[in-house]
Amino acid sequence: MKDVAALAGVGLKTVSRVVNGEPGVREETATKVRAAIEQLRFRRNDGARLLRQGSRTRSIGLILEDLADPFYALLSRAVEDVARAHGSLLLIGSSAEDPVRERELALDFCARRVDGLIIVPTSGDHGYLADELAAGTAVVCADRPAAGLPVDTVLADNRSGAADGVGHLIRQGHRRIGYLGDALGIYTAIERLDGYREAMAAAGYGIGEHWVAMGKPDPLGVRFALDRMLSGPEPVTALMCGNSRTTVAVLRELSTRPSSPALVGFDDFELADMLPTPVTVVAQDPATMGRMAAGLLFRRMDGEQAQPQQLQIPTRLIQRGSGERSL
Amino acid sequence: MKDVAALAGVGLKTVSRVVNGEPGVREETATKVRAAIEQLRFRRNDGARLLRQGSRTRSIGLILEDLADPFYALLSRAVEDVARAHGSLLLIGSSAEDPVRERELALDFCARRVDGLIIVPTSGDHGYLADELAAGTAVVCADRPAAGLPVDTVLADNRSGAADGVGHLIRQGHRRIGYLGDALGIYTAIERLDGYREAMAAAGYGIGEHWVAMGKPDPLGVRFALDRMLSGPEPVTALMCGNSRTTVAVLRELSTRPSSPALVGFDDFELADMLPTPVTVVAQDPATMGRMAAGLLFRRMDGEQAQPQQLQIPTRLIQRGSGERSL
DNA sequence: TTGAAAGCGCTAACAT
DNA sequence: ATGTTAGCGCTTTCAA
Repeated sequence: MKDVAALAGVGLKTVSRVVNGEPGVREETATKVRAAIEQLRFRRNDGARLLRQGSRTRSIGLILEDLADPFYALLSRAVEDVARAHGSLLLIGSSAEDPVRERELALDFCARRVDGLIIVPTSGDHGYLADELAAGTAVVCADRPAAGLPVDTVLADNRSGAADGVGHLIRQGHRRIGYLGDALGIYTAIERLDGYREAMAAAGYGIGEHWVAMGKPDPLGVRFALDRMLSGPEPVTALMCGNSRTTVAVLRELSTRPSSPALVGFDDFELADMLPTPVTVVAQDPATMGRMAAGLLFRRMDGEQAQPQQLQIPTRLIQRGSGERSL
Repeated sequence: MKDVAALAGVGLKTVSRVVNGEPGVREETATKVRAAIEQLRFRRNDGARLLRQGSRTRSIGLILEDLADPFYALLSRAVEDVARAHGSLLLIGSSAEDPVRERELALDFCARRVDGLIIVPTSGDHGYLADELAAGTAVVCADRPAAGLPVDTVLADNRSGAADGVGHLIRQGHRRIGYLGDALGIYTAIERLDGYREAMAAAGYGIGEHWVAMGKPDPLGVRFALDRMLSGPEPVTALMCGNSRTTVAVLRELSTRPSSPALVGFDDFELADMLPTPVTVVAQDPATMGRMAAGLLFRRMDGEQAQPQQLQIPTRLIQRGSGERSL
């Protein structure tokens, strides 16, 4: 900028005025300055600008489990759109469900002075964010709450969604219903499992010893779980799956077996309607989740001071066939 | 930092030393400083640090078509992993295939002084990047080249991949093969169409008047295209689809019809193997593409001066059934 | 309409 | 081992 000023034969501030479209520059002078800018290929350094202005950096950070997961990819895109509408850039990072990694990312983002942070919290402790919050960084949680951190949070209606799915199976006449969910320790896994239990209890049905299997959705684990659930004197006649990856793993395993229990999955996925037996699901809405989380974040950044709120997004049962196989 | 220095009763530079773990501070002094840091909840402002150091900002930008698209989501994750390994943060933005938006994003990123930029170029002009290149920002293109911009580029082997798929159909005995691809103007759409033409020509087969349909993969367009291809005196007996979204749209439309032509899709997609007729595809590898693009980018950022290179990632034909229906 | 000086928060280069 | 000064590239303040 100094060079531009020198070349144009004007003061530093005049260049600044031209660059920022501020008034108070004669058109003639402005033209000279623009020529110099062109010639020197000058680009304003926004880092320096932000530093001096001491204002917002017009950037937000998003930390989620895995950017490549379709659910989070959709959520990210919604966040991006809102950020864009507010003139903010988006920094993004995948925690891979690792609290250490999440923390590193969050602190890195804060060191860069993002104006706000949207986090899909891992199961670790989030005390470290309290300082950042106090320092004025807006924080919003999406998909899961951060234990003990008083921030706006957007969740799906996990518990009643799962209960809905299970209730649906019960209405088809099923009494012995198995549940396959994600690793315990993940908030949504626990909530949905609770929903399953509630629905079974509400119907007055007991839960067999081997009917619940929680864990990362790997093929082998799913196979063993199904072995146990589908054998013995009282095999399950229906399955509720706690997330779409598990649903797919279960479908793959079932496709190698003769038996075909009824099945409802939590979380919709692409082509669920095109499979040999179209899959009934309790659908979430990742785009809405992202949009709402970002909306809350920007409200906070705009100075909203109200008590942190917790928003729940309803789930929706989509009947496609796999859940309507009666006994 | 000034406050920390005052509270600890030391000089500014001493605080800086402690914060950055530089040697030359007595443990006793360091302890005092750390106490002050704790008390004041001091966090170094990386923006100021970067400005002063004049060095890299340890951040890169990624601009793609749509973050929510599974292909780009996988690519993004791979880029993120490489960036992480190099200690860089990732700024991300979706161009939505709009050259204006792409340009805005790119220039915003450059104004923030990202060290490098990975772009999935839209069809617009990319001259504006020449200045940034000259200014020292590393640029790499992924998935498509940027016309007239001399930068490293990573592409799938679109043409021979499509030719492979078509050749496969030909080997099954098909002579009348239709092609449905993305909107012309998109680089990959043209390349793959050319591959189809080459394969047909190589076999000595002509291409019927209505056998090629290019456009956004919307259900209506696909329906009309299939109407034309599958009717008349010489209906096609096989289809090649130019991208996974088109493939899915075609499958949906075909599921409402009695006829079932053989089908090969370009680009793999989840559950392709689980559909009633598992789908044969020419698979790309988005993760490898992202990894390679990021690898090239960091090599450039490390000072690599060689001529821009163009890398091609081979595609892979995966036979699953839909492409093996012989006549 | 214009520009000189001060300073954003930090670090490099020198002091001491 | 520690502190002082200057300055990264910009904007703010205030004076001309």
